[in-house]
Amino acid sequence: MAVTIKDVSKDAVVSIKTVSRVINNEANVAEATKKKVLASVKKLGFKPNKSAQSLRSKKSYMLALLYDNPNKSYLADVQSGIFNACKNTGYNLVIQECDYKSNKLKTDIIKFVEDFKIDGLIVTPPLSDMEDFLKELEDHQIDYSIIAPSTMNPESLYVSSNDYEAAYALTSEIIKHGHKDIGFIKGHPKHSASHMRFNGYLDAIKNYGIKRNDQWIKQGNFSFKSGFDAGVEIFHSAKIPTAIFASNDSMAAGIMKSAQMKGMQVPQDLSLTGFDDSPIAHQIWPALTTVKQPVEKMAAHAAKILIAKFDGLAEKTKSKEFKSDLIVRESLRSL
Amino acid sequence: MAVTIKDVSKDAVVSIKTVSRVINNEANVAEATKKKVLASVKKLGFKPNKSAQSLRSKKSYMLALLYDNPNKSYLADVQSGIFNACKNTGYNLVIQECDYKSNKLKTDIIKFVEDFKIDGLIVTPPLSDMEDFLKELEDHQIDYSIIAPSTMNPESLYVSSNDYEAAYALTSEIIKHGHKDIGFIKGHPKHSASHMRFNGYLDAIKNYGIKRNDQWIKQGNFSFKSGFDAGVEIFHSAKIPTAIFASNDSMAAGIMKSAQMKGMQVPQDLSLTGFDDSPIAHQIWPALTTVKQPVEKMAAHAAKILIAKFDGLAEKTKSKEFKSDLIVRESLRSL
DNA sequence: CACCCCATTGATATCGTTGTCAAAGAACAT
DNA sequence: ATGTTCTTTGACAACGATATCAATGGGGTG
Repeated sequence: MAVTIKDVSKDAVVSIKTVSRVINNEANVAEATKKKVLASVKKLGFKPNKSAQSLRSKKSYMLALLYDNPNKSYLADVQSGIFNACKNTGYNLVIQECDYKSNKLKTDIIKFVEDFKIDGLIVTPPLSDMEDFLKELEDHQIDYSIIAPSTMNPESLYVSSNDYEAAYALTSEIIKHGHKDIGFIKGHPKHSASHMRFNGYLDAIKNYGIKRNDQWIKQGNFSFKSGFDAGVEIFHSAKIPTAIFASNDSMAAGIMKSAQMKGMQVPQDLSLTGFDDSPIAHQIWPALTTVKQPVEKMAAHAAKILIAKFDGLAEKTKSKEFKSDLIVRESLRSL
Repeated sequence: MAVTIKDVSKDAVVSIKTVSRVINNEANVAEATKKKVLASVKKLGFKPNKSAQSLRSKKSYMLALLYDNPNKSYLADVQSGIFNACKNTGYNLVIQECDYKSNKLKTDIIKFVEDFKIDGLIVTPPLSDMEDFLKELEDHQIDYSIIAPSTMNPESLYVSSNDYEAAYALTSEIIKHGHKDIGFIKGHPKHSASHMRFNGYLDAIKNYGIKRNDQWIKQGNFSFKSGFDAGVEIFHSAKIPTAIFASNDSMAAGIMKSAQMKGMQVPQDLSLTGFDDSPIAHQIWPALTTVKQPVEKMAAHAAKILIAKFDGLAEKTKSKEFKSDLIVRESLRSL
């Protein structure tokens, strides 16, 4: 049989309420009492029973990760980060796959949260970009923390990355390698990151006095296939760019495939860059020049600020922007 | 306030115990009573409170997925399958990353299960191959279900795949394309799948009268790098095989990289096959000929048989072997 | 010294289920 | 009619925590 609060109270010769006070770090417990109780807790190896706590306090001690993103490696990293943040906090994670296009999305999620009494949500793109969805959560007083929000509302909890700056830096890097004819494949239009990356690219070429060529700017959706298709289109143009900036690695891989099928060599005939540093970036040859976001750390922070809010430590842990790193690999060559 | 069993009992004019009996499908409830109660349940939208159930019944209604596998796409698929199986069963999933090499593995997991009162575990490779670990679980009366077990103990719950037959079939396919000089990259030695795949390969070439050439048989560990290294070694040999069977797609991608760096074209100079049909298999060019396992379905089944055991429906849902599909793509050419 | 205040502590109710056990009633045998 | 067994039902305790609120006692104030 497991050790209960009652056992501890007997051992420490105090009431169960006092034990409860100690383990919950409530105020107004004499220092001596606290020590005594903690000693008993340690001695007996007491662990509060989650179910009992949940029942009484109406909390589930569960966070849910909401996602609708085909990128498995991204999901795995996010998850991993959250798990690490949850460790030793008493909180657990459940994963909830959604369909951001569904018109039942809002009601489904609300129902899910209420059925399972989920304490808080961690919202990832593209759900994080749906203002009306977030509004609905607020209306239902559901706590949440956003990974990569489209607008950084100081009231809300979020972690963001400097996609704009990173895209600007990457584009500058391409230009510094001597390229002037630089194509761009846009990401999924519903992801705010797509626009940030695109804007970074646009501002960078503008700043270097390069004129935008819309023939080389294609709409993708972050999928390998959309990159492949965009590549096919671009390589049909009269003039072919010397470099292409794809808004993520999968699309870059797609372009590489279409280039190779056309008999073009990367990077000899075409330089190519991606974004995200997903596993594929270094599992193809040549390896992709790309941008690495600290996804795990970001996810961990997203979980931390949410938990901090529950524990009333909101002051200590706040929304934050994370910096990405440029990773230069073989797929980008100097002209 | 949420609807409780008490509200239902009042509405249906029965005792709370009777309501409990109905929602738990217990025997000895008059048909008329049952109907009446179910009507009230529906009318009020009653949902049993998980925490109260857990507290009283000492169950958590949580399954845990144990993994120590760097393959993110595999993990995502497994997860996804389990989630689908959990839907509407009242069970939830928590993920637990482990370190199969740690000597604290056993105690850590036991502690985890007992702390969180996890009802059952779903064990994936390479943990599924650790007999002593599984034995420990049994000693502690922890229920579990294995994905890809090394030995198919009819007493235990498991889902397996026909790796041996699939590897045999794939090798035969390579041979039928006219290849006689076929290299093989072994997978991680701790995964039983590695041996099954290797044996399938060995038996197939033997059956076709091809002699084994150990210069072309390299030990890998399922990682991209190990494939790359194996490729480098093989391409240093006096004679180079015309085809290489890598035990998974990542290693095949690694070999492809090393081949391309040597200036060899796939499949013109070298045919290449993988295993798993992970995303990378069709995100590189040429796309990989590979074997697709129904990972999601397998994982779902693993969860189902575990849940069936809890619900006393063990008879209906049993351990099962799943069939893999051969997927022939451009990386394999006819000589 | 009497008074009040505030920090500390504990007895007991409570959360929403399931488990125990006994009672009531139906069915059947004697 | 009586006893016996079996099915159906309900009253109440129990799970292990937190919440309420009152009791206790030490310290400060007048």
